[in-house]
Amino acid sequence: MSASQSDLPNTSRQRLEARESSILDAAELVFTRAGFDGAKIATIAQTAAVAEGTVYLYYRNKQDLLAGVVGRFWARLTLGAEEAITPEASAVTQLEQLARYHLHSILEQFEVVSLTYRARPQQERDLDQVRDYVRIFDRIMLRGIDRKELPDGVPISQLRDVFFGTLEFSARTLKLRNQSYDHSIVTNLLALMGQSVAFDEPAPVASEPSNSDLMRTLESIRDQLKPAETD
Amino acid sequence: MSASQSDLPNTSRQRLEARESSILDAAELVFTRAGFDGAKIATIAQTAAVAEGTVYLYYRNKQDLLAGVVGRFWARLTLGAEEAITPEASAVTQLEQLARYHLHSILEQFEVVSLTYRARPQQERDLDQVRDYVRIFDRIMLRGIDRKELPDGVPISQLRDVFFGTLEFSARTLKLRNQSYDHSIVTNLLALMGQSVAFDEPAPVASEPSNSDLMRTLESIRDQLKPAETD
DNA sequence: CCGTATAATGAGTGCAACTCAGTTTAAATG
DNA sequence: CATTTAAACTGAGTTGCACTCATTATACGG
Repeated sequence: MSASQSDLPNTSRQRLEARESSILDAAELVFTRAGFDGAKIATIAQTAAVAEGTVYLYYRNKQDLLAGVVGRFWARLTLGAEEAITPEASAVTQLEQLARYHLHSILEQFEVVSLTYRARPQQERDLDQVRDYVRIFDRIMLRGIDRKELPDGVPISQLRDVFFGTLEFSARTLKLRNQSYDHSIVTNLLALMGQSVAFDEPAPVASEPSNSDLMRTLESIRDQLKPAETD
Repeated sequence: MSASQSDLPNTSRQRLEARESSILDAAELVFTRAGFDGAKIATIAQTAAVAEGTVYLYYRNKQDLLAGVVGRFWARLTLGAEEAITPEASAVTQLEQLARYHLHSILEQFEVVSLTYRARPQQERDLDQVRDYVRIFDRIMLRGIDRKELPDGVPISQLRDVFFGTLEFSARTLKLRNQSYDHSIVTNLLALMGQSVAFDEPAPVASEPSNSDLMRTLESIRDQLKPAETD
């Protein structure tokens, strides 16, 4: 076994990886330009300076190639997000950093994000990368709860849907109107979540006695007051 | 000019419309079964009992046919939503009714909703139907503000993204986990929005005993405690 | 420098969306 | 009713593109 496998750019392993990523680059370019259906494998191969058949040595089919592009995108996003978050900051601050980064990124690379929807039904390998990305949110929340900055007992997965769902729909709205990044979206989202999550009061609506509870209690009082009416 | 154009089912106009909707029915069936890419025009034509070429007399291409299916779906959803909402109820109640209806519907017809994403880039005619649907939310909000039930000055479009974004992502999460409708999602969403939107009123839940009911019970207790003491 | 394995090629194949020349059906006219 | 005219329908044929595979080129060990 040789000592240095990653020094020279002429190892066979490295040549393969270079070819693979050049194909991915070409695919990303053509897919984002023309959309999935509009993109031709021939064009991608030409852009990557390989023969059409070569593409199929690296990816089983067009869908698989798309999965590769999308997976790499979300992996990149995960790295960027971890860099955008201050490790020692409070949970709320970290959430805001993630929200800003997320909204910025998906606006900037809207076409690639849209491609994600085309990848899902077929292969599920690229979903792993999305899961990794989403896990960043969970980590922030769990750390916040652990450090008593956030109240315990709030279902994280539901808040996750609020967080990412709102940001993605907001991004779509902005794109539809040809507007750019709007910080008030992040501010308002955090205010909304903050009310039920980050505030000192650990009383989310879910744990509050409902009117039904009140009614039950009242009825029990009334029944106790009038016990001997019917024997 | 004939007097009755919409009585007999044998007018040429009506035959055309019947054929068109039978093609749409077939397309919806095949698309939801096999997905957009998996669906063959030949299968759709066969299902609708017409020749393949006939499909192209009604729709320019496969994308256009998909737009027809998706557009009709959202139009149906709009009608259903308007039926699900009590016209005289408070704004918060109406929002909850819409949320329940929306979550229920997109869970039940998840495949058709997914098709929506395949339709967007091409034709934008079917987007109109989506816009009509979304407008229901706006109407509720505007009426609420008008009747002073909701505070003025909150950007409606941002709340709309919170509302629909959260519900759609929640639906996806549920589907991913093979879970069914979860009412706590609606409750928590409204609690979240309620904090920043309707803090005057504690959100009344539709099927729960109203404050009037509580009041009646309280009065019955009071009457029992002080039966003979009339001033 | 040869033999073998691995990588790359691109002309060829198959399948499905889309077309159109020909046919059927319905409406209009006298 | 018969006849003309227009509209609706058909399905065999065309086209475009994803995917295959027999052939060729390249790398590498002995």
